Amino acid sequence: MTDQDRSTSVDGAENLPEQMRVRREKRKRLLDEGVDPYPVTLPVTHSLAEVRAAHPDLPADTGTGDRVGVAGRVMFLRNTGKLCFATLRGGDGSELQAMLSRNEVGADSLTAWKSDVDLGDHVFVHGEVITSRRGELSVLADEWRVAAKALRPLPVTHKDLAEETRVRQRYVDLIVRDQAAETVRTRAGALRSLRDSFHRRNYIEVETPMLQTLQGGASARPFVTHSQAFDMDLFLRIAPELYLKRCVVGGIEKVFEINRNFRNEGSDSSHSPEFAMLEFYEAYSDYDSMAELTRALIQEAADSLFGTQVVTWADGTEYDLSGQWSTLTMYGSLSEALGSEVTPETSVQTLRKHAEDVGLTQLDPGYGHGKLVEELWEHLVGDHLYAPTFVRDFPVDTAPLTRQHRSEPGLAEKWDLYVRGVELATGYSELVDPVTERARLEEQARLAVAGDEEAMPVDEDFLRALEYGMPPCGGVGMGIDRLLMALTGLGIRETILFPLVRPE
RNA sequence: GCGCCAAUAGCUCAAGUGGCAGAGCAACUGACUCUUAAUCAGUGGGUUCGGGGUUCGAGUCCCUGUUGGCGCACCA
Repeated sequence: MTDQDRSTSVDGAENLPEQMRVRREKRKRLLDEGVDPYPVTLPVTHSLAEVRAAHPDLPADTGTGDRVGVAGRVMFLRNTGKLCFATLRGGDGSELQAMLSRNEVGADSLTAWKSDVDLGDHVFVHGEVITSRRGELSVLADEWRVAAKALRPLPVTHKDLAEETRVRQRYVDLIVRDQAAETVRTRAGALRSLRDSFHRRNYIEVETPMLQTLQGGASARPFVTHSQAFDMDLFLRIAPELYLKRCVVGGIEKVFEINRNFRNEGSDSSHSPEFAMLEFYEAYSDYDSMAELTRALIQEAADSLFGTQVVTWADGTEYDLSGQWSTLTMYGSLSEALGSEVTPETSVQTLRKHAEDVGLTQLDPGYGHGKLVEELWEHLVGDHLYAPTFVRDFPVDTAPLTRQHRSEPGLAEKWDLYVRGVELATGYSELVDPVTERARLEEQARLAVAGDEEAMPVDEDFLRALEYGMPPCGGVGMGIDRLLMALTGLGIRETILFPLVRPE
């Protein structure tokens, strides 16, 4: 839209929709009358919520003698001849009624109210706190002023916006749809709960680079950008892992970060190109104790937000996050689903046969043992998991930064946490042997040279860090957006305030 | 990336087989001193997403572009 230029000129507003033209004319009229439609400050003495809290059980048709100055957005107007009502809403979502009586404000002021104030405007009202005859807590105005004139009409408040408008104009969605505002608060509450949980356990929060010189820490295609000053390409990070491990080497042995990752991939109901990630590492922990901690973090978040670990989703479904969660092994559950034993020794040929038998016919011919096992598992088991489930012990060749299983050859000490069939978190006993790690990264680098855009190169500085000695360590990555999905039942684009959309 | 579906008033949505583009809310004018999505009477408001085509006639059919949703593929 380029209509900001027209706002100063009524002439230029001719081709605007009627309702926008009318509001611009009202703004201009106020200015011509010497009234600032956007005053810099107003004598607000109480929030709407504070007024409500101060008078919880006032009987109908009662005065209090309390005089307050309040402000809010006009959500509904009910103007009669000599007595007007407006529902004001404050930034915390609380509402309070304003009453304007001709006896209190005078005929001119009441006429001005009726002609100048539109739905969506912010207004300031000063007066006595009373209840109406119907019992509605109200401020009976002795003075009122426009606090901020809205130039666009509010959408209908009792219907949701179309989905595209909700995402493109979230600011309007937040005004109109309670669920949108509620989701923002739920997300903030979940983040606060996570930080509280970590601080109780003496974790240190850090921030590590978003601009990285090497792609690493996960298998994903990165976004590439360019530094003019350094004259070099940089990657937006796909994961903070390699820096958080450097922290552990340096002695920050209980460390977490909550920040954005960027992956150059498509989006759907559970994927977004930029997404919030929690990663945490703890020295002398392993994937078992990290699974316990992960469960505690999620359950504490549910308790903190809703006072229960049986959460109710937006569609009314109850989802039980309480108690212990079930555990499967990848090979065990896959063998059971196939009705045929699969182990780390099972040949690629046999796995391909299994894949064809279950209808997975267009798998990349370059897939090795581990990737085939994962594909089969996701198809036969993962997609059908509903209750929270830890899936343990992955093929070692799919987890280049993970320690070999302490007793089972060919396996890595890695788990994935599935909630409602979506991968919510992944945990590891971290690989800390620099020599083994170098061999793993060199293999990754070979894949990268061969054209695998998701494989990482050898990060010499990271290997140097490991060579100084990294203590035994457990690590976890958890998608914050997906945690919100698990807690609310919403799609990922509802949990992200401003998801990426193409420009209009 | 491939397939299917959609885009109409400020907002949410209607308009069998091609035949005067409508409703609710919102807006405008008037009435109303206790309303709660106030009520009553009246009025205005449209590049039917953009471009091209078929037709006497296109919101509707065809081609094309843009944007979005869903499914599949990839990823967490």
